[in-house]
Amino acid sequence: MGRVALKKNDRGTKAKLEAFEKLCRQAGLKVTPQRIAVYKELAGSKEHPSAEMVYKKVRKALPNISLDTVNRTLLTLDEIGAAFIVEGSGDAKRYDGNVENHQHFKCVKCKRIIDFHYKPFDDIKLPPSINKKFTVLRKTVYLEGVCDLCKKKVGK
Amino acid sequence: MGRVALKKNDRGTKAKLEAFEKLCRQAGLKVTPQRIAVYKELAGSKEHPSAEMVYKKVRKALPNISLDTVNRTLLTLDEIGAAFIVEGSGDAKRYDGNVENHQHFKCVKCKRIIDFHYKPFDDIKLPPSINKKFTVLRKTVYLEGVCDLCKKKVGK
DNA sequence: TTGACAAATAGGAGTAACTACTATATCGTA
DNA sequence: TACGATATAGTAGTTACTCCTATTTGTCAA
Repeated sequence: MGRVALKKNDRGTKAKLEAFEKLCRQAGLKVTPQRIAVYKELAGSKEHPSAEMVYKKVRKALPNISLDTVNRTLLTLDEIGAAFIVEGSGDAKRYDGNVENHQHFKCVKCKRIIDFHYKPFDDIKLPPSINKKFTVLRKTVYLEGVCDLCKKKVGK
Repeated sequence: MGRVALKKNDRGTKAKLEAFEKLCRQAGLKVTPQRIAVYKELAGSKEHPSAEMVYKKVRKALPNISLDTVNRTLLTLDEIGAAFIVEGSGDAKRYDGNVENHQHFKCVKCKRIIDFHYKPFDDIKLPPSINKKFTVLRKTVYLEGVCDLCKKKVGK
């Protein structure tokens, strides 16, 4: 009985961590304790934390980690696909004076927001469970990517 | 020939401004030159400007206007429905360690982001014109509203 | 195993985008 | 037209990064 059985979650976490290390090596990134700690915290959270929130938690394991490292690491995770930034979050508030039905495409390079209108998106139906639990004020199809102007720039 | 015909745009703008003034009065808000200038700038723009961008433009008409007034006014426009804040924009970056297909609901009160998953949203089809012009990296159905916990708080 | 070196980190300074505060000014009405 | 609540300008404070530099540390190759 010297062996302690792993809980289901621990096994899941262990597999995730191994996959993450592999992902880092494939991307040519060093596997540092800071990266592992940040990834572990984020992968084990359901809270869609901000960098500050991750920082606070990770400091329990690595008291000397800097906020800058947490920020950089989170951006790296987004780049290699180990996590991602929640759509739309992270920039200055942007205002729209057009109150008619339309949708937005946001360029991740130049931050331009471009309107488009596709009728089928005007009245998408939500599952009843959502309307039951929450008061939905807005529902929209939101796109992110690279706009025509930025595509040209990269081409040069 | 003493009368100068209004251009189509001018007439549209005039009607919009009148509707805006009415909206302000209905909401019990004073009609100030600052409010009109900010609204006019935003309603005539296709650029989804930030507060800073609106500030720069409005200063041409009202050189003494403060950035704080522009910020407050834009929030007021959002509240009375004369404009709105582009979905998701304006808060700290939020990270998500769950890379599987899912959608987000964001509470406008507590800023909590809640996952939900509705299969029909996983693979929505875009109009070809969008894919032709832009490189779409992400497409998602995004909801905003009041969450179950905040609804309870208001009820008290 | 051990250097060597590019990559990564800690800590701090700098910046952008608000947000709060207070004295003054102004809109709407009585 | 005078009053009072509302709104504004200007400034200080806060939050959330982002940049910089000296130091440290994974990784690879001998």
